[in-house]
Amino acid sequence: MIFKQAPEPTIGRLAIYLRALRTILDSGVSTVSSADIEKITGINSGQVRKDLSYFGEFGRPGRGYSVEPLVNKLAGILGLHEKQKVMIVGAGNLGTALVGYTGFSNSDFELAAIYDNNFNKIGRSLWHLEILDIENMPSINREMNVNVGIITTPGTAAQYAADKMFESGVKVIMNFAPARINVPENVTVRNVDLTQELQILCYYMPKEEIVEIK
Amino acid sequence: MIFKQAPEPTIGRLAIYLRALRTILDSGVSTVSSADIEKITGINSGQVRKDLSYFGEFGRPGRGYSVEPLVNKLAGILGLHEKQKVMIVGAGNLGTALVGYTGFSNSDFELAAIYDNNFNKIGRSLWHLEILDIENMPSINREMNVNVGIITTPGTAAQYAADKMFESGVKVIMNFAPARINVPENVTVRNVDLTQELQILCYYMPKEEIVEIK
DNA sequence: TAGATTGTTAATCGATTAACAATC
DNA sequence: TAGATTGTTAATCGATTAACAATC
Repeated sequence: MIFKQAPEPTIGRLAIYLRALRTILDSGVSTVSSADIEKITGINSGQVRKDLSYFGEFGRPGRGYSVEPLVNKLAGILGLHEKQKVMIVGAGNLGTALVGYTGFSNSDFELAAIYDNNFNKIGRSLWHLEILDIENMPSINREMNVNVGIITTPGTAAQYAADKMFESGVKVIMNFAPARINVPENVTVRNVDLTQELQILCYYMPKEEIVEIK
Repeated sequence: MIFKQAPEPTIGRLAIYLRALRTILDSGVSTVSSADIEKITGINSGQVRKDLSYFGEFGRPGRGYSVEPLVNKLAGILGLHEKQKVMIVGAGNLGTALVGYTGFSNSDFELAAIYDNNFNKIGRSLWHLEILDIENMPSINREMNVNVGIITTPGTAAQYAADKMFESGVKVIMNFAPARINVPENVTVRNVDLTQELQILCYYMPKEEIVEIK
């Protein structure tokens, strides 16, 4: 059977459902309805059903969804059935932080390597990892087979970091550098631009300050 | 004159235009067309004009836009005319990194304070800042007047951190903790969920590996 | 004036929400 | 069977793109 391709916002919500359902699973509940999922995530129950329908029929009318099979289905759809190995390029402040960031060393991801181009950093150890030479990435990754990359270099170095990643077989990239990256057809990049996020927030800051008169 | 409220994606693009135009300004070019902006940002020239039109008429038909006035207009719209002070709550790995992150200490933002609730951390210094006690935030911020907050606590502490921020007069919040936050009417929150971003990326990773036969 | 480029309207596209027949 | 809840279709909503009259 062929399904219409799911829109990107749907994929984002799938990740949200997965987190919620894993919590539910841990709490021992075995069945949920789309209305229950709405209660936890705030996402409209119709939207929940619609999102799931892009990938199959996982529920039973009148009953709802069995939690454990649904968790497995969602993990499978997102490609998280096996723990994904991750590499970081750029051992600056942000890169260093992400190595220690527990949010990434959770069940789905495992930080496998960190690279830099600075000879003062290469060879040093960072937590449990040694900082590797970016020039050796292609040969090292022939063994390691990391598919997920994170770029935390300055903007000027981002394209070079990305090129090395393509050369090494990395398939998807999360880019923290404030620079657009040109990518081949078969590679996906997501830009996370923290400065831009802050700027957007500032727009929503109420501009008029009501001066209180005592 | 009243303008129709701009959609959220427009605000995000405004930030992109601003960055591009600042670069252009530095390079000494004084006029740009929407087609020029498309060339740099990849955003459709019609879209550029439409986005700007939510806020006024900044260009001249046949000529284009004067760069410097447009930069100032955009900065003004986003609320960036003055440098915005920022506080971080949560002096863990991510919080520590962001203190040193040069992306934030650029022209638009200034990191003014970092808070934690852990007595082993409070009083220690982090780069140029001293880690402050979250309990003292409301009184400290009466002097400091920070309006922009970043939450880098564990998920369980996020709501408490947010509550302290509301109490202290913070108006907009960027939340890195994997937890939804309940906010009063007049406060805006943006969630940045790095794990979710990675999960979305994994979905776009080609699943079938073509085995090469020698 | 002729050429260029704006601001805006109308057409298109896509995503969300509402509603309901099917079914457990 | 009656009540609950799915999967899906149709209606709505909103954002993007195309096109062009206005104008520098």
